[in-house]
Amino acid sequence: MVQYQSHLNAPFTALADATRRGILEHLGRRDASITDLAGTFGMTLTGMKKHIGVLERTGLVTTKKTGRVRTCRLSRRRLDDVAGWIAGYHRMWNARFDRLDQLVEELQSNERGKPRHASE
Amino acid sequence: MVQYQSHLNAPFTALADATRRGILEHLGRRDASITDLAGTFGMTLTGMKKHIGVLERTGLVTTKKTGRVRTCRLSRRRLDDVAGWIAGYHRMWNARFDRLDQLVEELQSNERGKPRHASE
DNA sequence: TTGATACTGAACCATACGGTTCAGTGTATA
DNA sequence: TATACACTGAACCGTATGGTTCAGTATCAA
Repeated sequence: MVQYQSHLNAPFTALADATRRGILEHLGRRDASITDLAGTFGMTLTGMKKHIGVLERTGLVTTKKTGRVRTCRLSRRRLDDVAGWIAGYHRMWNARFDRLDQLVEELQSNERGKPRHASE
Repeated sequence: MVQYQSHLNAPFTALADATRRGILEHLGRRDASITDLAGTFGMTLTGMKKHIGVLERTGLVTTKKTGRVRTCRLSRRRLDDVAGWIAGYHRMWNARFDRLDQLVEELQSNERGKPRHASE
């Protein structure tokens, strides 16, 4: 039985929501308060606070409260591990299908050079 | 109010589960039946069937039933859109922090050339 | 000091997720 | 023909998610 690493669950889960991806893109342009973001994405403060909580726990966003305003900004944490998984998968995928294509080609060229049987 | 694209939700959600990432890596090595996979990942046939369902609906896996055995294999669908989002985010992230670093540097060099005030 | 603003936390809600059991159906094999 | 095998679907279960409302607390501004 195989046990797989789960440290990628949180970042993938954080990115699985369109609103959260939107928040990250928005914060890439400028810092914003919870109220700003809630307005921009058309939801309650409490709802937005939860999204920010997810992004903060995943390390993708940091926040700082000054007075009554909590300012959210993009964190310096990169998505390198996520990008790394995708890249590794891509490599494996290419190797896999290269091998399959090669196999098909070999079978076809064998087929061409072979006399036909009635049973085939 | 901003509406964001949700076509990336499904692939990110599919990848958010460690078992499903494991299945993809496993299928990268060889095709497998539901029974094989259920054994490998220590869960019931029904549980595994559900994971395969998610991966199949997302287009990451295809299956074919011959006799009583359903064989699962990696699909030719690539994760280009997911990789694309990550790459775009990465670019934006770099631009963002390059600008911030530059700003900090400017402020520091201004500070060095300026006489001190008691209030600072 | 009063009122508006910005957030926070608890509680709730509907739905989805990851898993199970159980009762089938269809297929292979002795 | 009987039995085992591989899967399938429905139903269930506990927990998480994405959102809400409501009732605070703290801070700013007149």
